[in-house]
Amino acid sequence: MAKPTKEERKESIMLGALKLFSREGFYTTTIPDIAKALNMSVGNMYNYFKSKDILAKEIIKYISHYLGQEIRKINEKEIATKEKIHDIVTIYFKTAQKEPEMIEYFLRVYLSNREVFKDGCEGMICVSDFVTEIMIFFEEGVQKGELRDQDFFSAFGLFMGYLGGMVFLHGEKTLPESLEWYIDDISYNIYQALKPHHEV
Amino acid sequence: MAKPTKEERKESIMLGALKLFSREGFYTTTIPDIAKALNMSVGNMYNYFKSKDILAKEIIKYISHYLGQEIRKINEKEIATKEKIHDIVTIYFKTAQKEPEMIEYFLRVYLSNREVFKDGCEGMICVSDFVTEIMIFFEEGVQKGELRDQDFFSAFGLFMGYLGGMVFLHGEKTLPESLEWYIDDISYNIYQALKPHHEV
Amino acid sequence: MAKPTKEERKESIMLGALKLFSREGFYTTTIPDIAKALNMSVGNMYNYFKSKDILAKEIIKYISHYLGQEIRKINEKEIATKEKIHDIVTIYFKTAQKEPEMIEYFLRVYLSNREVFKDGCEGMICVSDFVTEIMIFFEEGVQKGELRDQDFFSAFGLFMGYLGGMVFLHGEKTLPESLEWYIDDISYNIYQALKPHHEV
Amino acid sequence: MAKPTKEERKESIMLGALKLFSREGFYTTTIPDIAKALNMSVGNMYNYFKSKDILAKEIIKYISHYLGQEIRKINEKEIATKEKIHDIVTIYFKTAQKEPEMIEYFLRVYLSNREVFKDGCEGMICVSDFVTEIMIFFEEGVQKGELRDQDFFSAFGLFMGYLGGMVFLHGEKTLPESLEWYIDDISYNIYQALKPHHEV
DNA sequence: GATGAATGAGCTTTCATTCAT
DNA sequence: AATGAATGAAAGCTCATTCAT
Repeated sequence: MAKPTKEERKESIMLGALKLFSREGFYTTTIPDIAKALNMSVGNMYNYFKSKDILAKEIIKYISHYLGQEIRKINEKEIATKEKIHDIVTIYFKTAQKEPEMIEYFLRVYLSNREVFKDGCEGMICVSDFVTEIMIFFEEGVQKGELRDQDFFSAFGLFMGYLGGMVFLHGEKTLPESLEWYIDDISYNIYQALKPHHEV
Repeated sequence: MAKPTKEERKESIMLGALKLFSREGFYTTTIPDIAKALNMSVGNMYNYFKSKDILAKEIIKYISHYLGQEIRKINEKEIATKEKIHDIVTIYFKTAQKEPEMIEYFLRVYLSNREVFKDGCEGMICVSDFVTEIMIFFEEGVQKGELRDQDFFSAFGLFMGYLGGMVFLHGEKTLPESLEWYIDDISYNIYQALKPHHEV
Repeated sequence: MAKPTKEERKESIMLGALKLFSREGFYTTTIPDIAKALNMSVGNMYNYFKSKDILAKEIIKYISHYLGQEIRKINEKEIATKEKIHDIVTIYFKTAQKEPEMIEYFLRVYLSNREVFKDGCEGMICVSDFVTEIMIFFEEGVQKGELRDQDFFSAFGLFMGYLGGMVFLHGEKTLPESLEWYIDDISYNIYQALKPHHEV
Repeated sequence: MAKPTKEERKESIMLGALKLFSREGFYTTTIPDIAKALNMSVGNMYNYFKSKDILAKEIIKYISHYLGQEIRKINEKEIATKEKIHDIVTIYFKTAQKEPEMIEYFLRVYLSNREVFKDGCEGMICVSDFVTEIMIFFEEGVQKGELRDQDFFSAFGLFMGYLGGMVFLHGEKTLPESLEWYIDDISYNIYQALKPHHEV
């Protein structure tokens, strides 16, 4: 087993911290907790990330990059926008079902603890990889005449708010069914809301 | 100036704490912070709320009650469901614009700090006043044939996720326009997603 | 029902506080606890006792007076010293069994919280009523030739330490039998230790 | 100067805390007090003992172990039971005279603050090392025919109550003489109380 | 005498971060 | 790189006591 590089070590720390932050919350997860979960010493953690806040910011960038890649794969497919919506909902829910940490981190850590991400993640720079792909999806859909040409944020808020809301309800164990059960309904609703006028 | 009753004092504490919790976050707001904002001593705070957690739970119930009443007023109006959607979006965004604390608290404190609300807010009991009115809105819309008869959570997630998402973006100062600017677009999108098949 | 005099009110406060102090400990019993148990307000308590410490000192004097009277009754009886020992053990254990508060207070509050009784109870002034009667018991026993003439404290420590130790064990629920079950054994042991040489 | 092991550091904390608890009482001794006496930070204390209560419990076990060892040495001697009584009284009083903290802790902290030791010291498990040796002393004395065969607690209460009572009086500065001055008297009294019938 | 809201010092405990080894 | 003991500021909370009514 080769000795891991510094970059690989950083990634494994991020994944361990991601799990804890998303499950237990940012403030209720301590650095010793993370160190213990990774079988390493507290002091050594600081050789990789200079502070708890910096660790949190690196994690959201990591997630944004990961999810952005997933969306890009869909964007690059030669399928109708309606299908792409279905694919995006599917990938989002499948991720939330199998590895809920990423989506939960996005919702419960990144979106909810402004004070932590204020410095260094101004605007959307820490999630730009992800947002950019969503923008591309919209623009291409409009260009192809398969989506109504509307304000970006009105559409973005619908898409992301809706999916985020469902994952929240799932996390609260409020939903009677699995997330996957809702994929068709929700894809339909989103398409109805975004499609051009007079289309069925 | 008449001496306030104990109940009035509790309410003013909740409003002061609500402001701080929503702006600064639950964990970054301290009891001394709240006490100072209210010009009262730390000890006296505890004569009204036995713990920080209990205070947080009372606040979400208070908000749920307040917003529930607003929705009920709309539910009781003799107007088309399409108009009701517009009214609900309007009241939600106007509230978020004028008194952003309530909505922000809902999103950033209540939804994001599970561990705080776990005991005492099981299921949705702390927000039942609000959720109940939303349920009534859907049921009546379906009954009148003005909404598609679909899974409650698929519809609820759309409505609340969407509105929440927009307020988030607004809070992040990401939106280029005021919240009110989006009311028509968003109401339209929601109605498109929820209306019966073949309707325009 | 006649309005109680100030002195009667003080006594009832002392009895209520005695119960709580002996059961819960001096530091773990709060003034609000006592007030609530007596159905009176915190502020009013301070009209009767100027501080928690003063209340504690008044209580030990009260107990000492009460127990002293019980011993005096025995001292005044026309019976052999051996019988008196039996009577004292009996009254002590019966009191501890029926109203354990007094003895427990003596052991767990008075004897164990020096810092509280330091000022105002120097030497044995707060328990002099009780100690005096025990001294009389010894002196008369020696005078009648029914007890060995030995150092007062050697005898006093035996008597009080022994009885106190048994009540401690009883309070810990360590004793397999009721306190009364031990009366004969213990009276015998004490008499053996204190009786003149060569006596059987 | 070699760096102390973690175990040695724990012991030195226990000894420092023992001194303060026994002199000032459990509730009137604060963690900052202990830390200051040991020249260490408050936070670091908690690296060794997770709470004040746990520290208190470890101390009583430590004392029980120490005193148990002293009694065992006497139990193992080839001398008459009467001599053993004298030795036990001697070791107890010498300990109380030279290092009064241990005995005082036993009496004033352990025995008097039930609520602290309730969880984790049920029955006599935190003092079993000591009590066990006392039991052995009695049993062997009876077996050799040098002690009356009586109820264990009647004998135990005499021994421990008597010695404890004397140390109490000593701690109160009530005794006119040093503890050692009383050794012979008290050993004699105890032997008289425990010896077989008809023996002189 | 009676009330209980108000005070504020002080308690136990936590935890991000540092640093000697 | 790695360790984990050490730091100390700051948190939540308690409670004896006061005082306006």
